[in-house]
Amino acid sequence: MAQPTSLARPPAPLVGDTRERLLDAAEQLFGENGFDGTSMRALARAAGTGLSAANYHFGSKEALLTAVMLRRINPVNELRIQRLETLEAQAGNQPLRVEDIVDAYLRPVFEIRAASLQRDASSPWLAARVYSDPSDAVSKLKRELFVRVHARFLPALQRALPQHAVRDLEIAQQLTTGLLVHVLSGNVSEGELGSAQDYEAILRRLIAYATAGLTHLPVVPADGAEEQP
Amino acid sequence: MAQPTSLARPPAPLVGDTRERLLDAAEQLFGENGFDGTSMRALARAAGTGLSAANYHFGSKEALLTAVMLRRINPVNELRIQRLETLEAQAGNQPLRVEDIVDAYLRPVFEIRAASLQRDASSPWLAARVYSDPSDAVSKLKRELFVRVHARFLPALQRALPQHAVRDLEIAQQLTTGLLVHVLSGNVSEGELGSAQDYEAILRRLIAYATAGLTHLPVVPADGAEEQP
DNA sequence: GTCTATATGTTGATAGAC
DNA sequence: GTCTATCAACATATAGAC
Repeated sequence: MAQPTSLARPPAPLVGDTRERLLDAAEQLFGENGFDGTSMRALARAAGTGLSAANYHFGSKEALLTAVMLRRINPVNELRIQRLETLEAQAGNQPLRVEDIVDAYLRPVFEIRAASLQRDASSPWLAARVYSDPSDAVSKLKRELFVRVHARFLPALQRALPQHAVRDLEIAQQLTTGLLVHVLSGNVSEGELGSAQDYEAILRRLIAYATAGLTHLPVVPADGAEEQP
Repeated sequence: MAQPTSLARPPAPLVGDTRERLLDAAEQLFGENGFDGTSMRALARAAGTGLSAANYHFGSKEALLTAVMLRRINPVNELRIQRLETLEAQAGNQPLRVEDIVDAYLRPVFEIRAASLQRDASSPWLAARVYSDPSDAVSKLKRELFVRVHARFLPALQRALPQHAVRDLEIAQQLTTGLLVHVLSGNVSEGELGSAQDYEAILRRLIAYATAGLTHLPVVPADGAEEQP
């Protein structure tokens, strides 16, 4: 009880280390090879530890995926919503500009990605890979993580584009996510782009493309009959 | 040698049947569960045959994937190019409308998809799943299949949008593919859409979004310095 | 051509020593 | 906490009978 704290807790210091190395390895390998394409053994080896350590810390492969996803996606989503709220505070009662909404949605991913990349910087962003991963373990997780943000951004889009049906805006929003996923999966710019700092180049094109797509939705009659002459 | 042909070839009639059932099963299961997520056993069972039959006809899992991809993608790509050539013939020397180029690129996928779906119609389109599948066997195949079409459509885009750099058009073209992949992977319209015939509803929104994205590229100075005031 | 049986390797997860 | 050793299940692919 009267032990000095410097001696009272020797186990703690080197505990969290391998746990985080496992998360790092999982982020990289799941991102590169997918969930089914990554074995727990390869993952433990990349983290410089044994197979059992991984199962000790996370209990299962699926739980490890959940952990690494949460670690990376939650900050992105919080930053997105924070940006949106800042915009709304500045705008008062006026609708936001579509481009600003798109920016608040897309930019945080690139910023956090750039901040958390000591590595190759060319490896795919895990969350994007997960978004199109068909594995059962993955599809459940996906919606829980992203539905909340979509629900938060949709009203902002509605106010900015009041002439369109909610359903159309929802689809356009999902298409925008498709653009993001495609870029972050590494399917765009096999050329000179892709280095760490100048994500601005691809991001500007991405924002421009998405903004145009959202502001030029096909105008359909407000009622159900879409094909009537 | 003098045998009547009706007796000379009895083995042929029932040959192709299981081979095609295997292709059908592969298309469905690879599409739903990905390449790594589908076992040859599950695939053979879905085709109503044994494991060995699959390996007899295709030699390996990877070769089976290649076969099923080629069967479905080649007709799409041929239709795409045929549509583009028709447009060019009609336009004479004039540049095409961007929307028509986009239509020629996107619509054939939905048409052939609708024509080849006796099944659920809600199962993901294999080629889209493959496009974001990280498996090694898949990434090689991907580029071989799609690079040719992209190379064919890019000049048409250049003539329609001469004020933009080729590199910018190329990126926008890849973004457009991202939209398509996302839709065909089943990530859009979890609502009422998705039935067999009315793909027109989602296709129209897709075309509008992509056309707007392509016609509103950010205008950058023709030289390298993009950020100069 | 298709089957059963099998060879050979890998998987996720666990038990028990330390 | 981390290790080695091991389990049962599953993977791809092949051999040989019919």
